[in-house]
Amino acid sequence: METFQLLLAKRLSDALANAGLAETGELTQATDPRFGDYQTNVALVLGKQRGENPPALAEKILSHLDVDDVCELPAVAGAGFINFTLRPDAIEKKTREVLRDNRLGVPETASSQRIVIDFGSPNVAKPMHVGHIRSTVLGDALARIAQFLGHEVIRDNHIGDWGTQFGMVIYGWKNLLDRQALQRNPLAEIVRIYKETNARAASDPEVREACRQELVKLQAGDKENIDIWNECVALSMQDFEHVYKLLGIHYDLQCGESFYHDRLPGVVDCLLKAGIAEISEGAVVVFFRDNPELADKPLIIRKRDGGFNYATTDIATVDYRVNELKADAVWYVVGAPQTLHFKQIFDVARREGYTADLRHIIFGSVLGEDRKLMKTRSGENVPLRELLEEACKRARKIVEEKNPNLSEEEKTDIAEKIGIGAVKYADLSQYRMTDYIFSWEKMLALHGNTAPYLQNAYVRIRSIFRKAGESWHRHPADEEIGWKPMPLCLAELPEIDLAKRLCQFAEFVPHALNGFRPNILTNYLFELANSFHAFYEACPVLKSEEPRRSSRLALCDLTAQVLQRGLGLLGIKVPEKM
RNA sequence: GCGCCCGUAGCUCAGCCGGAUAGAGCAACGGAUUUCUAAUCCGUGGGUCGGGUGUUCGAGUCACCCCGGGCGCGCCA
Repeated sequence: METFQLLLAKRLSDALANAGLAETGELTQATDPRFGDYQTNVALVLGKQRGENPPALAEKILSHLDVDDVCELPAVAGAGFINFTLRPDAIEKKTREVLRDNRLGVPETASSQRIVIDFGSPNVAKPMHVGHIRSTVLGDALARIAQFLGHEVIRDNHIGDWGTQFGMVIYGWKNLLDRQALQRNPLAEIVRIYKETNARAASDPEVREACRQELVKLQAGDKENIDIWNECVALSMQDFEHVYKLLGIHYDLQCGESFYHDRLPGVVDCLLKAGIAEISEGAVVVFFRDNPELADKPLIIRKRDGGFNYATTDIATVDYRVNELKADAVWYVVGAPQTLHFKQIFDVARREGYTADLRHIIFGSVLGEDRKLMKTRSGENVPLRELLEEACKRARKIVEEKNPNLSEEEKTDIAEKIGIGAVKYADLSQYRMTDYIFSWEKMLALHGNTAPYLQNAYVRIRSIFRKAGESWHRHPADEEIGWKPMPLCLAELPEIDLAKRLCQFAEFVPHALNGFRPNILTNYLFELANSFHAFYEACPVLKSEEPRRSSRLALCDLTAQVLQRGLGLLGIKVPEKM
C-alpha cells in the first residue's frame, strides 16, 4: 500500500519530468495545518538552481501536476511552496484500505537486512540498575520496529561476564561469603563481598595481589574458580531474567564476554599479522595515524602483562557477528560515554575489510530530579527491579482510586501494564541523545504525552465495543468469513482529522527507524490520541444514526488497532480497562 | 590540552535532509459533565531558540568563535 506522501511524491516527480525540470527538493508533511497536509519546496530549490522566480516555477509545475483524485486544487503560497490538501473522499478511501490491511498500511522494506542489535548488556555480579534501562528499552523498541518493517533481527545480550572484577568476587567468595545470606538474597550477598573486597584491596596490597592471582587462576581454567564463576553467572542471570520478564523482553542470543574469551589471542595475532596492530611499550596497540580524529588516541588490545581488555573482546565480537552470524548491520545501543571506543572499534573493523553497517546508537544518561546521575539516597545505583516494582505499585494505587470495582487480578494486570508502560514510554518519548530526568509524577500523569494517556484512549474505545456488544467484533480473519468493512462516511472535521492521522501511521514507522528515534513514533501516537479524544468528545458513536454509527465504529476500531500496534512496537502493552 | 554531547516558555521537552508567523505537556488562569471511562475536552496568557559573526531567497537547524553544563581521551569495562 502506498502512503499519501509517496503517492504525491510520485505525481510530483512525473510533473517535473513533463515540465522538463530536474527532480529535486522534497515533499513532506505540512509544517502547519494552515498549509494543508503536504508541502513541497521544489520550486524554491529549482528557482535557486536556475536563477528563476520560484512562484512562477511553482505555477509551471502545477500546470503539469495531476493530483485531482487525492487533493483539492494545490496552491502556491509563501515564497514558492506548493501546498496540498487531501480530499475527504481520498482520505475515506485510504482509510478503508488501511482498515482492511493487517499491517495497517505499513509497507515492508524493499531491502531487508540481517541486523544484530546489541542492547542491555548488564554486568554479572551486580544487579541491573537504572543505568541499564535506556539501552534495554530503546534496543528492544528498535528491534521490534525493525522486525515489523521486515528486517531479520538478532537480539544479542552482550553480558559483562568476564571482567577483572571477578578476581575480587572470587577472593570475596572464598574469604567473606555468608552462605545463609547468599540463599536469602544471592545478588545482594555477591555485591556485599565484592564491595568489601574492593575496600580491603584499596588499602591492602596483599589483598590486591591475591585478587589478581584469583583472576589469573580463573583465566587459566582453574576448576574451583570456574565453578564459583559459573555460580555467580547463574545467580545473576536469575535476577536479569526476572527483570526481563517484567519488561517483556527476550533475547535471541546471550553471547557475553566470556563467549569470546578463547578467540582473543587469535584476534590479536591476526591484527598483528595484518599490520593493523603493532607492539608499543610492551603492549599490543592499534594506531589510527590516517584518521585525524583518532590520531592521538591509540587502542590497546593486549596489555603489557599479556591480558586482554574489552577492546579485544569487542573486536572479536565484530568478527563473530559479521563472519558467523552473517550480519549486514550491527547496532550497538550503548551510552554516549563510549563514543570514542566505538569509533576505534569500527575503524579497526574497516581496516579488517568489513563492510557491514556498524552503528553506535548513542543515548544520554538517566538523571535524578537533582539533575545528577540517578542514585538512591545513600548514593547507590537504583536497582532496576525495585524501580519497576515501584512503578507497578504506584500505578496500582491510581487504578484503585479511579476504578475500585475491578477484581484483584484485573488490578494487578492493569497496574503492571500501566506501570511498566509508563517507565518505557517516558524514556522512549524523549529524543534519545538528551539526558533524561526521571520523574514518577511525570511518567504516570494521565494528561500529556504519557503512556497512561495513550492507554486511556485505547481503553475508551474498548469500552465502546463492550457496550456495542458482539454485533461489532473484528478479528483479523473476519474478512475470510465474509466480514465486510462498513463504508466510511466522514463528514465532521474531527472524523476527517482522525482518519487522516490513521492513514499516516505508515509514514511515521519507517521514519522512526531511520533516525533510530522511537520518539518520532511516540509523538505520532500522542497526536493520534489527541485526535481521537477530540473526535470522542465531538462525535457520539453508539448513539448516532446509521450509517454514521458503523462508520464511527470503524474509525474507533482502527484507532484501537493503531494504538495497540504502535505501542506494541515500543514494547508497551494496552489494558482493556483501567 | 584534544575531542564528543547538550543549552528552545517558570518547569520537562518536541522541532526530520535548512523552509512559511518556533510547537506540546506540566504549572497558572477561564470554561465544558443528566452523554460511549472527566483517567477527558475547549480556550487564554507566557519566547533575545545561551551570546556573537558568517553562509543564502530563507538559520532553532549549517560553519567559525565565545560563554555555561555534562562526558571521554595508553594498559578498568
